[in-house]
Parts: sequence; C-alpha cells; structure tokens
Amino acid sequence: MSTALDKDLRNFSKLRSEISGSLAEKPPRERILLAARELFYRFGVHTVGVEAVAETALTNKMTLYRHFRSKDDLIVAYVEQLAGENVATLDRLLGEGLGTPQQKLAAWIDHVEDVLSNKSERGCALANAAVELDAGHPARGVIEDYKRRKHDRLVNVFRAARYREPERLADEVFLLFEGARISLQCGGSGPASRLVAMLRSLLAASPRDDAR
Amino acid sequence: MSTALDKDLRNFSKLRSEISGSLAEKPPRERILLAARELFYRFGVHTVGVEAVAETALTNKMTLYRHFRSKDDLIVAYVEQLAGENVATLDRLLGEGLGTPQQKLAAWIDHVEDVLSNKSERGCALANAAVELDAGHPARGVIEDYKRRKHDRLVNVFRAARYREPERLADEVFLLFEGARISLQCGGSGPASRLVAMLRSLLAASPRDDAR
DNA sequence: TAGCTGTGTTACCGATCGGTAACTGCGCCG
DNA sequence: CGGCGCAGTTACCGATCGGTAACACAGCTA
Repeated sequence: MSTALDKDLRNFSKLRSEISGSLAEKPPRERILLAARELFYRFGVHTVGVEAVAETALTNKMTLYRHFRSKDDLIVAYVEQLAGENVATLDRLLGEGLGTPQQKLAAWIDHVEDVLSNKSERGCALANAAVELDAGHPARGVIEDYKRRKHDRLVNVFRAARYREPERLADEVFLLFEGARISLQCGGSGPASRLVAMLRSLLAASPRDDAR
Repeated sequence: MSTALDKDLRNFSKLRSEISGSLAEKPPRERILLAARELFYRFGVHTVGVEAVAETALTNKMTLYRHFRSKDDLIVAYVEQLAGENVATLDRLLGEGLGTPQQKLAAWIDHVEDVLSNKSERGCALANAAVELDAGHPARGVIEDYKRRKHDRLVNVFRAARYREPERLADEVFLLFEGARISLQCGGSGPASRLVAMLRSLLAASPRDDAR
C-alpha cells in the first residue's frame, strides 16, 4: 500500500504543526483530541493508527487508552468535538442578538468564503468521517444530528429574513455548500471556487415578503 | 475496531449478491473487478482487504496478484472502471443524435432521480474513494479527470439548450448533485430528496436565448 | 504424447494493527 | 511524611494486513 506518508514524515509534521501550535502544556486528553483532529482530518480515520495519534499528542498509547476506551470511542469524541465547534460557530454567526438576518447571512457567507479558500482544505471533516465509517458506527448519529441542525439554522435565518420559501432555499444552499466542499478534493476547484458568488446572487434573486 | 461486518457476513453477502448476479463464469480478472466494485463501494477501499476481494470473486489472493501488481493497482483499476462506465452513461444520455437538448436534459434528470432514489446508495463511489485516498495516490488523477469531464458535458448541453449562462448553470447543477450524493449518507435524506424538483425548477427558471 | 499457460492451493513472510499488563515515577493533598 | 492518582515506559499479545514462493493440476496446442 502507498501510505504516501512515511511514519517519520508524520512525526515531523507533528513537531512543527502541533507543538509550535498550542498543545504545549495541556492535559493529555486535550492533546490527544488535538492530535486526532489533525491526523484524522488530514489522512482519514482508518489510515491513522492510535499509536500515531498518541505520539503526535506527545504521549503514548497507554495514556490514550486511559482516556478513551477504544479507537472507536476516540473517533466518536473526535466527531463530537468537531460538531460542537461547528455548532458554536453557527451560533456566533447566526445566533440571536447580532444584527439583522441579512447581516447574519452576509457574515455567514464571508465565513463560507474563508473555509473554502483555506488551503489544505480536505472537505468537511464530518462528511469525510461519514464516508469512512460504515452505517452502524456510533459516530454516524452525531454527524447526522449536526447536519440536520445546520440545515435547521439555515431555515430559521431564511425565515427571519422573510424569504418566501425558506425551506427550499435552505435545501439549495445546503446542497451547494456540501457539494463545494466535496468537490474541492476531487472535482477540481472550478465549480467550488465560484460558490460564494453563486450564493450571493442566489440570495439576492430569491423572492422575499415585505422587504421593508 | 468495530468492523460491523464480520468476515462471515461478508462472505454471505458475496454468495447472495454476487453469484446470483452475473459473475457466474467470467474470466478471473472480471470477477475480481466486480467483487472490488461491490466491496470497495460498500465498505471503503481501506477497510476491505485483498483477500476479501479475492474470495468474493470466487478466487484467491495469488490469482488476484497475477492480474494486479498491488492493491493500489487494483484501486486504480476499480476507479477507472467506474469512471469509464459513468462517462459511457453520460454519453448515452447526453450524446449527439438523441433528441433535442431539452430532451437530453430531461433524460439526465430522470437518471439522477434513479440514482438518488436507489436504496443502498452510499454516495458517489468516486468521491468516496477520493476522500479515502491521500493526495499522492494515482487514482486521484482519474477521479479528477472524470469530474472535470462530467462538468464539461453539462456545460455543453446547457449551451446547446441555449441557456444564457451555461457555465454558471453547470456549476450550480454540478454542486447541487454532488452535495445531494454526499448528503445522502450523512445529512439525512431531507435536502437530497428534494434535489430533483430543485433541478427541474432551476432549469425552467433559468433564462435562455431565443427559446425556439 | 509432450509442453506450455493460467488457475487454484497451501504455507509463509515481515510489518502493523488495536489493545493490555506491569512497573516506574512524578506531583498533589492529607 | 505517607499515600494516592495519574502519566510515562517497555514489552508484549493475537489478529490481520499486503505480498510472495512453491507446487499441483487443469486445458489447450502441436
């Protein structure tokens, strides 16, 4: 098999991108989750072994297994961590209090632009995990919950912005965004790079009630 | 690790879904590719071992390695097989000769409906493979070529149908479709199930020159 | 009949996988 | 000070991984 990343290479990437990062002196459990986040996202949950995670977290397998009962447990924690952060980001952008619905939408699209333009983008980590995990895996439920929740937030903000068909618009925006993220890693960057412009004109062209 | 599919279970699925299928008495190479297609798509290229592929193909590892130099070679052949068939399907639906561009588009959307409504849909096999394979893998090039080609065909048929912005429309349709397939396995079936209606009304609403 | 080619079979290799046992040692709190 | 809990370390387990060697046996052609 072509691992395409010698084990040594993995350890080097750890030293640079993690230590220089923030994992300096945190409790082991946090370090492990940080390492898992990096490695699972970059290389996939199946190709990365628990030992690689532990070493990248500057600890060892035994300590990892003191905090997570199994690798599957670690995967679930990894997925829950991502889902939680993404929901928090959504709350920060679309939550109550901050500006008009239009302003929230503009801020969210700016955020989408940041995500997509990020180099080293390998698509949505949660979607990637879902692809790798078979139907019975406990992490699947977490992923599906998150995606549903995200879709609901979109419906709500479209409704608050008085769009005439908020559900339909949310479906469309949701699918476009998901498609863009998966296309970034296999479809060439063409269509995905034009997503933001598409979103803006889609929202501008969709009919709204009232509109002040 | 939760394999969620005991090895025995895999072998049973082979006996039923493959033998009863068509692999009855074909040359070994074809049987192997058929088995790889089934197993790689259902469970992912990484979780399925070469031995499982060989046994499902009613042969053994040695014969597999006489036809494919390595597992990576088999993965490339698997991906090439899928890309080739998908391009053939596109040619059959959108190719020259058969009807007006509008008829071709209607036929293509019917085909999309079939794909999405198919139970046991696990998303686009090529996109899934791309998620599992890291950037250097030779199969990645095949996948990207296919996706680009598919996008180009969409542009061409939209141009032939005299849509005013064929590239933009192709981007949108492409991303929607990709998003729907990935969402089927992690986003709940909600947005994806409404894709076909979205496509039809999108095409109906998009401006065209001339229009007969 | 002899010989060749392709398939099946068994056994094996080193490496790595997920997971565990047992021990050392540090720091913290009484 | 004594003790306890947690982290680190080493060594190990059985299983499975991708990949190979050697041999038996079929079918075909000459």
